[in-house]
Amino acid sequence: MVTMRDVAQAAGVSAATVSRVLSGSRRVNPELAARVLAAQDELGYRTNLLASGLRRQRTDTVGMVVPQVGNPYFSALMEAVGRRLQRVGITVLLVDAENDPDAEAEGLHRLLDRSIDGLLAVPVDEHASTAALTEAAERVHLVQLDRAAEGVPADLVAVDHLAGIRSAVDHLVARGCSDLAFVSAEPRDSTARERARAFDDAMRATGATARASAFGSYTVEWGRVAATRLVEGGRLPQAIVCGNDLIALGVLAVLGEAGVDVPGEVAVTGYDDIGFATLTAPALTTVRQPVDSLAEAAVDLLLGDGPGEDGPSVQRFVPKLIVRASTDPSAPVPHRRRVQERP
Amino acid sequence: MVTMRDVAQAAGVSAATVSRVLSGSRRVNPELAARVLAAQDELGYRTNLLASGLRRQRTDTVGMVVPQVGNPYFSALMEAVGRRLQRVGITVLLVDAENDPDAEAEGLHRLLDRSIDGLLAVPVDEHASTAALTEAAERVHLVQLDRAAEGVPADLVAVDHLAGIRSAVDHLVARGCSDLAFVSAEPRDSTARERARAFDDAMRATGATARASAFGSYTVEWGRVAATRLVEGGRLPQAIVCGNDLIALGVLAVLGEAGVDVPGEVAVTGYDDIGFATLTAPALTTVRQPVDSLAEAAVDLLLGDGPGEDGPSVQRFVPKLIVRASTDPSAPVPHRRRVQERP
DNA sequence: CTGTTAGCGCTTTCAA
DNA sequence: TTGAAAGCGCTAACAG
Repeated sequence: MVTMRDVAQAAGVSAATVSRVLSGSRRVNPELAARVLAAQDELGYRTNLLASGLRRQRTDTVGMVVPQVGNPYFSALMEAVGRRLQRVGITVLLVDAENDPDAEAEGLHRLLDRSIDGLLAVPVDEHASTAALTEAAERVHLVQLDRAAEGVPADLVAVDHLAGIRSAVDHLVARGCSDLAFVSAEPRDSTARERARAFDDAMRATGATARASAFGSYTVEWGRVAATRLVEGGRLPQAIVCGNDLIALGVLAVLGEAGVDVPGEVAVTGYDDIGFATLTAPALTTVRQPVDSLAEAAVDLLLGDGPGEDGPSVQRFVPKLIVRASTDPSAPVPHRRRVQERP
Repeated sequence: MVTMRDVAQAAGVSAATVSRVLSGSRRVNPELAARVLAAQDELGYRTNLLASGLRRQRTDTVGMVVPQVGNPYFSALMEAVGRRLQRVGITVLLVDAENDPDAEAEGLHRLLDRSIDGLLAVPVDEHASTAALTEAAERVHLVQLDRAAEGVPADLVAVDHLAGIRSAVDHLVARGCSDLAFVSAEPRDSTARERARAFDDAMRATGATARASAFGSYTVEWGRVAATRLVEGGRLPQAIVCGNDLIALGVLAVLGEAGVDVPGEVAVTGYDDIGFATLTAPALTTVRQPVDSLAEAAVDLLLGDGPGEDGPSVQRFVPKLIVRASTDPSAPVPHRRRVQERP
């Protein structure tokens, strides 16, 4: 391994000078600097970030924990966050919680033990994630993203799901649907709880009738199961409001296989607007989450000073309903040559 | 920050003893050990992995670089690798190359500078990735996964695309298709090149006729564009062989919008078998890549000794054709309650 | 079995 | 402006 001392020796200067040249922390005689850079190039020297981090007590590294890497919504979030942080020279250490609070807790420890400068977390569970995140918040600047865990003293950047679900329901009601079913994930995380609550509120506000809500997980498979039950149950609702797009994809697949006309017999809405939402037949009407805005706000908070005297802040972004054919036969067909949208 | 010395002091022992107890590296008087553990618990001490890594010259951390986090095939690979490494107590640092060799090179440096113990790479470009990966191979144990870059002295774990494409073509020909079109990515990475080559070979071997192959990128959007051209070109081929599933999804969407009957008028095959392949209408016939086997083999190599005297090894897995409705109207409809397959 | 000591590679005082 | 020296927190070698 080539060390800074090697470079110093080759350049005929002290290690301190090499450090100064490479970090730009102080003015150095241009001639010496040139020798240092030449020596570095010659030897192929690279700074050892372990040693540098240990000494500086900063690593220019932040951690990010997401519930599931394979969920396209989270990968979009990861991409958006990664791009933003790369720009300011910060590396992201990614941890997949595998939808399991224990794996999440272990992942958090792995990150913290590596002396990260900050942490972005999308908590798996509103309650089960609290302990590990609270501990994390004590050790490092933490920002919660997309979801919150109960009682964690950290800023939150999230989406206004009340508005999101409401926009979907309003749209459906305006199109004449009055008999709705809600299919979503068990309200173990804050988004699932808020969306469920929002659906109930919207029912009351619009006077529409709701079937008993069906709660499972944010997966295609659950969408399939729930839709199968509805199909086999006989009388279909006029619309199925899904808690996320994966569920909606499963629902659409089953309805398609069963020969149910969408949106003629049943309208379907999703939530997230993942890339695949334009690919179903019919294309999926969905609530688009502002991934870039979320990532930007979260990163800004993370690079900022942290919660002030008046406690953690909460930032909510209002999502936008994207109307497609699954609720509206007259919705524009995705233009064939248009670049695929990726919110 | 609470350090090992604090724990030592609280337990009335030396730092060395604390280190021994926590790492289990040597026998320690049980009574002292108990005091150490109590003190650790009391103070909430956690080992500083920066310091530990610096001293031990090992970090129990490996890096992984993938072309694009958002591509479901790669996220499946990431998940499989992550699960395997977690089991042996190794943390994965993930870097997204954003399909850009420059970003990839920078990401590689970020990883190497963090003293990773090993590196798993899926090279973005067969040639443009060579320099950075060769340099990486000199600094750390490198294993190439899924794709190879030309001339990099590192083991490779990949898929036998000759067999994969051949199985798709044979299936189509057996079903009576003799006029085929190949739609894939520009052969800038090894998989794209090998699949293109395999398609040509298969044409010769089976005597089927091929349209001029259309090369773009491994994206839904390129699938849309290419399919639009075919549709507008007039006489459609009897089958479209796609270089990956994303392309196939785009192709299916356009054919669907154009009212073309699949597989009646045109059969379509994909490659990868991502989760969404079961969700299209019709469901997609595709070549399933053995993600778990790839991950297992790559991790085993990474944890092993590296290339021996006789140069880098190459391990090829034979993928399996999964026949669904996009090539065969009599193919079994995905069972409604079956757990979603994720290769 | 335990403690003392040295040093991983770097940055940052402090003196010159 | 530059260099010498100390030390970030940990572990391995060496004594005892």
